[in-house]
Amino acid sequence: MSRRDFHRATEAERRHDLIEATLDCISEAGLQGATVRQIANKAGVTAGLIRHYFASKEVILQEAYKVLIARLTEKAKNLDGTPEERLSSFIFVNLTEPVANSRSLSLWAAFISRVSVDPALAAIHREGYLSFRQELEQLLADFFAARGMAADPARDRTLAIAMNGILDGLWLEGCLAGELFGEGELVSIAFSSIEALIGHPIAAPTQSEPDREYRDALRIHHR
Amino acid sequence: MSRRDFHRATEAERRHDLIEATLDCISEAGLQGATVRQIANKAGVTAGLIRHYFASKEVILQEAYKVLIARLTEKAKNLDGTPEERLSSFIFVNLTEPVANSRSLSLWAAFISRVSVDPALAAIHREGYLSFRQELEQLLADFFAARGMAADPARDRTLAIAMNGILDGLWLEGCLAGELFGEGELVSIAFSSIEALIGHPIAAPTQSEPDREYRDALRIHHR
DNA sequence: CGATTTGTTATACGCTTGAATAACTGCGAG
DNA sequence: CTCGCAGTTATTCAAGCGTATAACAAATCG
Repeated sequence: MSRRDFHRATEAERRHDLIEATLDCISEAGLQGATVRQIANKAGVTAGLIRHYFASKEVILQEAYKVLIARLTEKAKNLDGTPEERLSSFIFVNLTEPVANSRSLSLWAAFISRVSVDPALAAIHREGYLSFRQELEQLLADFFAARGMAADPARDRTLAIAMNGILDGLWLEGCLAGELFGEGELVSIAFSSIEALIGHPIAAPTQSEPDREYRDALRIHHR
Repeated sequence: MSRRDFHRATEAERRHDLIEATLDCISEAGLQGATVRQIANKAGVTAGLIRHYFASKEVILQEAYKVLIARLTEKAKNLDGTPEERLSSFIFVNLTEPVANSRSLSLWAAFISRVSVDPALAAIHREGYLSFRQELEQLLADFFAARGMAADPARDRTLAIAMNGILDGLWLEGCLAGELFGEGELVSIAFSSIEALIGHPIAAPTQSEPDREYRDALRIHHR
């Protein structure tokens, strides 16, 4: 009847581990599987500890949502290069690993399904969404400016909405049924759609050239 | 201490009412709020009755998911008119009431978040998805045929994926943050994006002409 | 109009949940 | 090296969960 061994961690470490364990639980078993006992178990501690770091289970879920949003959007910020390169990378990054995979989607959907129920989650969501779209608007504004076109915030806003929708939708398709698509197929579709939408070609990112096959297929009837 | 009054309903009625109650519970309080007691309460019966019609709570959730999918896709099937009109209506229908609203989204997200956990739900999802996309592929094939273009299944498949992505993404944006967009704005964006994608103009549905303002705005820089 | 079926209610059971609390102990301060 | 505190464990609690089952009564049928 000996007590279990344990080590005392710093607050930052513990909170991080617990949040990470929460995300793992949700992705593996859904929100219903993220019980305080499961989370604690996955983090290698006992259930009571969670309440030592988070006022309630709701709070740890909110913190986990913030972390998820940050993780899904951080890759798309701090892009460098010319405006065209940044726009191109933005598209690519949002449709490939590690942003686009089934784990991301199940986590995202789990939280989204609670956004309309829990006002605290709704606030977190809204902030993340607006920030993402503003980032995109700026990218578009820079892109057009680099092409010598006049500033036009209304145009940029509309295009950002449209492009955000396209990226979200293709991200979703890729996450949900990635095995149905060829390598780079979704990225190619995104480039073709967005090029058509904004009326300018965009060079694909240099780091990894997706099949041009599909883009060519799409272009057959453009001209 | 009198027993509660009740009336005996047909199996079809009861099952319908219980499934409807399930969807209500989920949309109002998330999957966690859809307990057998809450569902029964909303349906005006007692909890035990649920197990009389459904082998388990899992089963009633699966049936509810089937109903939701049918409801989200039925409007997009059985469209009539010319191929162009049907394609146009398809876009419109999927981005306006009753398909696009916040209730639809919270229901959809709740189930999606379990698709990766529950194989039975995954099967239901996959069937609905493939059926939806095939419908769209057929629409596109008819559209191109009506324009005298050669049949090209690969092209139709690729375009269907892209268009499905665009519609999903814009549907999502509209459901999540409908109040951020102007009346008909998302529909206009969808038309512009898809016209650009497939390389042909599509007349908007006759029943309700969305603001052409946004479409014109998008077109400024095309040409 | 009484018998019978079966849809429905009512109640109970075992289990899990989020939370509260008491007991323990690793570890840095002194 | 010891002390004391705060991080951690262990235990408990009430509430709610899905499920099982027996009693009841509304509708049907002869």
